[in-house]
Amino acid sequence: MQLDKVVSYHKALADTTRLRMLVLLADGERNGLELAEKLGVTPATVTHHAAKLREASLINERREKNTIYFSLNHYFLKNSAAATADFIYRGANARGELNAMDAEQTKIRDSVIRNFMTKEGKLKHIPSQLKKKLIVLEHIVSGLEKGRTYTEKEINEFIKQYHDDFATIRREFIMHQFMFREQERYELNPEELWARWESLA
Amino acid sequence: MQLDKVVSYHKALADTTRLRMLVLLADGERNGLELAEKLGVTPATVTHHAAKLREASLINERREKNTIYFSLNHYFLKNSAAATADFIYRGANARGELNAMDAEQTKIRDSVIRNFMTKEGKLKHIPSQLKKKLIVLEHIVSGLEKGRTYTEKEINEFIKQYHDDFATIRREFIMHQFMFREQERYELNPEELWARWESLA
DNA sequence: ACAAAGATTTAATAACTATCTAATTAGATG
DNA sequence: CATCTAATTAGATAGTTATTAAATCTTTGT
Repeated sequence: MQLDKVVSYHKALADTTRLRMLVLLADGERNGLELAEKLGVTPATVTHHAAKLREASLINERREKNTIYFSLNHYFLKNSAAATADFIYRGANARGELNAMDAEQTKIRDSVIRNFMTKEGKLKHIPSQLKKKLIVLEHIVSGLEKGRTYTEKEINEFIKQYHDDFATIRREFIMHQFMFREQERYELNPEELWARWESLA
Repeated sequence: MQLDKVVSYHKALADTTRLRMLVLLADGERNGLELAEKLGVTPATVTHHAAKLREASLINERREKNTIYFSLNHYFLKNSAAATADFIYRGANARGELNAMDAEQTKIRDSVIRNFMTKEGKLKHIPSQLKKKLIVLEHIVSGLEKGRTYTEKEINEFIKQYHDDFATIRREFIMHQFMFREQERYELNPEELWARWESLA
């Protein structure tokens, strides 16, 4: 994780209105007008804050007709915090150690792929350990085109190349921020948003 | 933890210069001029940032002659993060659940004291589990007077009422923010700074 | 296809914050 | 006490951010 990411994560949480917003969302999804009313601010203010929270990947959005529903991104909420301490303490180490870590991660990654994928490139089964699951999901999702939108049917077909349980995997793609859905179409998220095992303890 | 605390914690970390400052301190303690030089800012700027970090209890300060040495407060750095998630998720719950938790905590606290203290009020031994250690330390430190300063000798004598290893316990008092040392004298910190097991996972 | 209603976004402004220079305080030392 | 060193305060400025009023975009009824 680089400096800017850490800063924008903390900036996102460094505001009373935004924190109250997250508390409200902990109850379940809400749209902009509802939030504005409960928070005692104008809808425009909610848009502004939503943008900040989105940049830090702390919320998800779902469009239905002309209203946008916000919800918590539990994954980032839990994991970004630990990343800060990592950043501060690891920052003190020499470059060499970081590179050694990168090498180590590549090794782990390769071994996970080798273990969970057949020679023909099929997924044997979905790993249950989060770390391994993320590696496999990233591997699969890399087969999709950046910037292009897909119908649900297309996505299902694509996933079936790897595994029959396309519903589960499609859901995991969304949950871990590899893709997002908008107006019934699916699209890859920018890579910086992808949930990566490197950021886990 | 209340809203303001959470906000000021994140505000403290929501700035590039302050984060770089913490990274430098991860290497060991530094005074203001050193920090200014390494960061490429004026001493005045360092003072400004130190104030923000101090408010969030992320650093400690020690005066020697006329120079002030800053160091990391490892405890808060590690534990404040988890508190944020707690705040967001717990905030959504009803009051009742919080009170139930308070009751539960009191029960645990009493049982720990009963287990580690003799009938005569001596400490059998220092708990190794952080949670339990904090409970015991808070129990002991409560015997000191707020606002009064103590010499090291006085502190040692006081601790010996409970346990022979006064050196270790004195160090723990500082480490967990129950007390601070200034010009060879010891004094209680305000209670809000005390490291408390309730804030642990 | 058009107007009204509903929901969100843009543009302007007011409040805040990081940074610097200059002046001041506090402690140590000859 | 004069001087040196380190840190803080005050005042000024530039850049950033929270908030709102007005404009834009979406859906729906006619």
